[in-house]
Amino acid sequence: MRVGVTEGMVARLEQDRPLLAQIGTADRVAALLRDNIMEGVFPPGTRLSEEAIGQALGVSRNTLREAFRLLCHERLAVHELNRGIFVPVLTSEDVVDLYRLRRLIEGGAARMAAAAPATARRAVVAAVTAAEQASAAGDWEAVRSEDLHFHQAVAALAGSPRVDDLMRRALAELRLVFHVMTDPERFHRPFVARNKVIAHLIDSQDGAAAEKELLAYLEDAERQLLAAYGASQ
Amino acid sequence: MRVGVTEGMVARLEQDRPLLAQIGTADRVAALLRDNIMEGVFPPGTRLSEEAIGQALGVSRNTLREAFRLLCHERLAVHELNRGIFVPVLTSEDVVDLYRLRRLIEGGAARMAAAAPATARRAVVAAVTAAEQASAAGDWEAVRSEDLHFHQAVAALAGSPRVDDLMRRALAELRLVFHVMTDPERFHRPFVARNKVIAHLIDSQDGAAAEKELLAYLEDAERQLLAAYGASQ
DNA sequence: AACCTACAGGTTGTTGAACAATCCAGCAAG
DNA sequence: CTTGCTGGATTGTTCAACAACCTGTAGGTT
Repeated sequence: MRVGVTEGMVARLEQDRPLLAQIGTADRVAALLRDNIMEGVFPPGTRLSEEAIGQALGVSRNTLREAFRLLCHERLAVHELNRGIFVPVLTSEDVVDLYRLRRLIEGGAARMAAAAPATARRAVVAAVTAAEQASAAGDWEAVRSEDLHFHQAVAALAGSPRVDDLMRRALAELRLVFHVMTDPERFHRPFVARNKVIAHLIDSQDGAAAEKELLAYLEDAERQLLAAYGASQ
Repeated sequence: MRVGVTEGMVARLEQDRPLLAQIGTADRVAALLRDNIMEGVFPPGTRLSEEAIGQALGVSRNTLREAFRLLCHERLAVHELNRGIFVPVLTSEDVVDLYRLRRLIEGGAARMAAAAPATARRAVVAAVTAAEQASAAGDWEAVRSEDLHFHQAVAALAGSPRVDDLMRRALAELRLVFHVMTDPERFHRPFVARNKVIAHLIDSQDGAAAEKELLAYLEDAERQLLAAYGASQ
C-alpha cells in the first residue's frame, strides 16, 4: 500500500528548513572575517579597508559592505561614517557590561536547571568533560574553546533560541578581550574545576546553588580579566 | 587668565562622541522601514520588493539592500536566498520564546531594583504615570506605547547598554504580534494597574517582590496574547 | 485526472565603474 | 605653536549589466 507524505513527515521536514535557506557570498565573507577577527588576526583598532580586503577575497565592494554590516551588528566591527570599518577596541566598561549581561543570562538560565530537559543538562556536563581532557593534554587553546562551550550550554538551559543567539554574540565579543591573557593556562586552569562543580549542581537539578556558584565564578573571572586588561593599556 | 581645555572637558566631550558618528542613508532607510513594519503598514508575510521600495524611496538597490540587512539582524525582516525579503510571520513558538526572554531579562533586572540608581527607578514610575494619563484620556495607542516604555525602563534597571539594546529589539519584534489584539483597551487596561504595583515595589527597592509580580504579569500577558494569536490563525 | 518536463518571465545576487562627499596628512603662513 | 589651505586617498551612493535562481504555465505522458 502506497500513500503520500503524512502531515507528520511534513512537520519533520519543516524543522530542517533553516538549513536549506543557504548562505550567500556576503554571509560567507562575514563568517570568514568573523573568524579572523576573533582569532586576533586583525587586532582591535585595525581598519578594515574595503579595497584591500575586497581585492584579497575577490569580492566586489558592494558585497563586502554587506558583510561588514553583518559584523557591525554583531559588534565584531564598528562603523564610523566616512571613515570606514574598524575592529572594535573594547573599553573596561564594555568588559564590565558584558559580564553584567552574562550574570543576568547565565545566572537566570542556571536557576532553571531543574526545569531544563535532560539533554540540555548533559550538554553542560559534556563540555566540562571535554575541557578536563584538554586540560590534561595541556592544550590550553582547546580548554578556552571548551570553556566557551560550557557557558553556551549553561545559557541553553533557558531553552530559548534567542538566548542562545545572544549568548553566542556576547562570547564572541568577549573573545576580542581574551587575547590580552597572554598566559591562558594560568587564567583557565582554576576555572576548569569550578566549571565541574557548577555542572554537577546543574546535573543534580540544584538550580539555586548552581546560580550562586556561577555568579561567584563570573565575578572572579571579571576581576582577573579587568586586572589584565587595565594593565595592558 | 586664559587657559586651554582641561582634561575633564575632553573627557566630557568624548562621551558625546557617538552622537557625532552620524547616520548614513542606509540607516535612515532602515529606520523608515522599521517604523512602517512596526506600525503594521507592511503586514507579516509581505514581500518587500527591492525595485518597488527602492523606487518609492528614491534610493538605489545597493543602499536598500544594506538597509534590509540591518532589519534582518533585528528580526524585523527575514531574508530567503534568491527569494527576497519578507516581513516575518511570527509563530506561537516565537511568542513563547520572546516571553521566555522577557522573563529572564526583565525579571532579573527587577530583582536588582535596590542596586539601581534612583534615576532609573524614577523612570519606571514616570512611565506608569504617563500610561495612567493616557488611559484616563482613552488614548489606547499611547497606553500601548507607554507600556513598552515601562518595560524598557524596567530592563534599564540592569544598568547595561547591551541589555537596553536587547530589550528594544525584543519589544520591537513583539510589536509585530500586538496587531492581532484588535481591542487594545481590553488588553492594556488591566495591565496599567499592575504596572503601577510593580513600579511601586521597584521604587521602594523591594526587588524580590517586584520580580514576582512582574513574572506573574508576563505570564498572564503571554497567555492572553497566545489565545488571541492562535485564534487569528 | 494526475504527474512530469520544459520554457519564459520576473526577481534577486553579484560585479564593475563612476562621481560626490568626506577625511587626513602635510605644508605654508601668521 | 597654532591656524588655514590643499591634494590625495577612502568611503558613500548610484547606475547598469549579467548570471543565477525561483515561479507559474503550457503541453505532453502515463
